[in-house]
Amino acid sequence: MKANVKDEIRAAGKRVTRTRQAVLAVLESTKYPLSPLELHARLKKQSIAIDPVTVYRNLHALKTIGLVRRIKLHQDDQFRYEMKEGRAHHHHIRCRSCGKIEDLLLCPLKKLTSMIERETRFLVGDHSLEFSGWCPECQ
Amino acid sequence: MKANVKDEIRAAGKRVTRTRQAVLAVLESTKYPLSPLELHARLKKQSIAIDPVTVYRNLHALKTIGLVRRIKLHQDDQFRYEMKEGRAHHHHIRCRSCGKIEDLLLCPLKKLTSMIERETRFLVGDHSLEFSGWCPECQ
DNA sequence: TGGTACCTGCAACTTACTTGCAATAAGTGA
DNA sequence: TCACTTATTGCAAGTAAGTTGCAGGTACCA
Repeated sequence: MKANVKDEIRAAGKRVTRTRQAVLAVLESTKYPLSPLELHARLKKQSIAIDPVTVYRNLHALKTIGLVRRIKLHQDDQFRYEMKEGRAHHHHIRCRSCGKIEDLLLCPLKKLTSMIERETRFLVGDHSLEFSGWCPECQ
Repeated sequence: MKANVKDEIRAAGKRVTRTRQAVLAVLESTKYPLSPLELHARLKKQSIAIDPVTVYRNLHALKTIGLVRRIKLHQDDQFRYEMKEGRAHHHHIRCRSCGKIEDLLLCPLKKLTSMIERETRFLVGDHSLEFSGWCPECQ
């Protein structure tokens, strides 16, 4: 884990505990967003015994600090978390068959915001965009 | 309720019950997607006593028939249902403050599918797009 | 108008997540 | 390095949304 991550945690008045580091290590080594329970399962597989509740609480804390991002995918009944650091605004595509999730690097929507604000008179804060389909293995 | 809706229900081997008609009536009179419990609350307000479980089961049945569409909005922890009939492919915008949901009539994404299929080698089946922000009243 | 099979309501269950509380341990200050 | 404050942890219990089992009720076709 990078030193500046530890500093960010401490700067937020939080502590760099062993369990917190384990949670972060899993997130850092995973390229797609994990649900709290998936993350817990990975820790278990590595024989790291952490209570699921602690995983929930750590993800919440890391989100509050701003180190991780919480997302909810379409037709998915759980929240997912991914590292925020170094990752620009992006979207996801999910396989309907095996559940595999990949990042999409494009975002065609930035210029759309003003059009939508005109149409709806809402003030647009954010958007979520997600594709689903079948990954190469499941086709 | 339109006659062809009743026919569609019967054609699917389902029955046109009083509770099912009440559920459909609420959906037909609402311009934005309702969660099962919101729908149940509306029935209650009209002094129509239907068990929440029955609302869930009816929405499920109507979705199976293809009369309603089930969606899950970003950062929303419940499913929502809307009438499918006569409604083209569309997206939503939701107010972060009061929860108000409106339809968006545009969809800029159709031409994007082939680009994404090239990028990811997924076969794209569908997409979900949603904006959030603040509605005119909450700004 | 009767019988089949769908539908309903109640209770209990599941899943994802949250909260309360006592015990533990990280980090500061001496 | 040690003590002390307080964030953090694990366990148990609680919530909220949604599902399932089952006995009794009812739509609807013959």
